[in-house]
Amino acid sequence: MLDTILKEAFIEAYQALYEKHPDLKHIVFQATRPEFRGDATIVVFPFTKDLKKAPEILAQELGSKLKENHRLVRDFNVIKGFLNIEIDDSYWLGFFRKNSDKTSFCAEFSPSSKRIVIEYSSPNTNKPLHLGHIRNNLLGWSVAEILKANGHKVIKVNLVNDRGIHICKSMLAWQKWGGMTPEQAGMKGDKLVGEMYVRFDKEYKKEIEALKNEGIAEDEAARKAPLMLEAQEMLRKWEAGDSDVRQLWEMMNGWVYEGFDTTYNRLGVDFEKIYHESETYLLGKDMVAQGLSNGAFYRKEDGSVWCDLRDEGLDEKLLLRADGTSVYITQDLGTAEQRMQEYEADQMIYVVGNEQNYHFDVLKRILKKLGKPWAENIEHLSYGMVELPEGKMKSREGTVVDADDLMEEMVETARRTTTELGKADELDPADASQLFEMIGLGALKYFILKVDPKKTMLFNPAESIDFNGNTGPFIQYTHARIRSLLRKAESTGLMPANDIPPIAQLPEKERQLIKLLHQYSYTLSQSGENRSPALLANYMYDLAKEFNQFYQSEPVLREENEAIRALRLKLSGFVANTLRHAGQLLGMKMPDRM
RNA sequence: GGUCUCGUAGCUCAGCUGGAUAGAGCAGCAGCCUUCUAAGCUGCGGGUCGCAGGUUCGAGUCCUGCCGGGAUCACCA
Repeated sequence: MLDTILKEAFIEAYQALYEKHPDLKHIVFQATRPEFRGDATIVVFPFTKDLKKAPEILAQELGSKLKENHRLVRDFNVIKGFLNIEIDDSYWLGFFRKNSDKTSFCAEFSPSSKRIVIEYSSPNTNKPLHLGHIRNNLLGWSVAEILKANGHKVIKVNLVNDRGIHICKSMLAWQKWGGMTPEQAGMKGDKLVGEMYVRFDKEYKKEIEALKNEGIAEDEAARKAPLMLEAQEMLRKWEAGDSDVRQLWEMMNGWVYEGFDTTYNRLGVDFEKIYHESETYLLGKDMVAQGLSNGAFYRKEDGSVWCDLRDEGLDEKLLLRADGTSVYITQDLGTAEQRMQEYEADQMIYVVGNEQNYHFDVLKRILKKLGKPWAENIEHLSYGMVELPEGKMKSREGTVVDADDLMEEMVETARRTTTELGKADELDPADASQLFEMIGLGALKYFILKVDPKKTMLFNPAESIDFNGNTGPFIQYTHARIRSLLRKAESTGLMPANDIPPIAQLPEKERQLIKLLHQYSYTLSQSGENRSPALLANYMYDLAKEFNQFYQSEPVLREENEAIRALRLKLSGFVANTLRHAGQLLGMKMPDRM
């Protein structure tokens, strides 16, 4: 809102001086860089052309006018084409008084509330969750929470890929070589089923080798291997509703869901609704029929159905196989429409890796061809892969970083570090383990979420995730120190009752902090618009860093001037509240002591 | 090969959508705990923003071309 006030003031000054309307797109205020005096800066270069004046003169004139007209503008200075404006303390103090006790904040430019369905996670039931899923889950969950904080109605959904040839492979392997329940095997259900999948692959490869030794070409061997034929037979039986196969399928998927639930719980993510592909994979066929009848699609000689996107620079896309069965995109057409109707969604966000950019491009184009106006409301939140030093994670090469293992490792590191520092000494065991959980997962979440979702990121398992510097625990620690400070203030009766006494002049460090806190709502809206928790994460770091500098150099409880002491205490509380709120949106819990 | 995408300090990342002398953390070195929690704070060193052009008052950011990495172009999902 400061921005809005300044903009209006600027336009007013501009018109008064030059009897012209300034080009709105050039009126952009930015935070003044710390090495200069001022709070907000506008660059006047763009206006020189219109007015044929030197930038320094222009800035000087506009600055004078602004100062003359607005009490808010305390002073100004001009450096080259930059007009630096100092905002009066009364504004900052007003903002401070109004917000310092708030524990909930909303975005600055509260946009009109939308109904947004966001799909994330979308696991396969033949593999346990790994680091890639962690990024997906944290991102999806956090973006959903951020959008809520921006005033939207958000529905979190998950679409589980629970059917298809891959799960049949696990089932077959279990029949042949497994036979144990997760309890008997003493492992999580998703892990057990994952192992069966790997086992299938191993045995299958052996068969291919054997066939090759008989002189059969590799691709043919791959198709003719008995295990593959059996798996395919199983899939046919599944589709036909064979009760034995269905029973086995339900049992094994049940194991997997139990395992997934454990992982989701610890990770702290949740869903309003979980869809299963076994229920949705047939959707979309009607839409294909519809497209056929209105000429959007066409049938080839073998009976398969296609959509021609060549005039849009893409290729032909298969929508139904010759035998009438559907493919991946067929179901996506169907689920999109289903979801659209079910939730009357204004927007549907899909959190899916950037390897599927092409798929979503095609999906939207096909929906448009079908005359679905809501195709525009589909948004692919395309995020980058998590890579290891040696490149992509490959399940076959055993280089995947397992989600459960990683979380456990993080919590264990937190336990060790905290104990070494002697910080757990006074805690009872239950509180202590809760703290380790907070810190370990806080470190992990911050590590993942602080990087721009769009970018590929690197994870080095050899170096454990840091707890010092730009990290989750650093921010948590800052919060804990503030809480401790406030506890002390309470117990010694130093806590100011309500409002703080009047302050003659806002000290510099406090001023800096208030300015940063003022930026929070803007950051919140930016992180929503950009679907980027990273903006919030980086903001939290800046705020914590700024506070630590303040904390280091300025006494709070020891300050003798009552007004200043009250200001500092309230300010500390304000910082803690903001950190806690932002942390919540990233799924990071903030400890009261650590 | 076509399309898309990325390239910033030894390493991991920022850089507010075109603005001032490109910033943090880690790693290295040097300091700060009889004072509100040292998971902290302060300082030092470290850069041809992949390369070359172009657009303009102004480019790490925009456009073009190279070089290098990745993804994708399935009757897999």
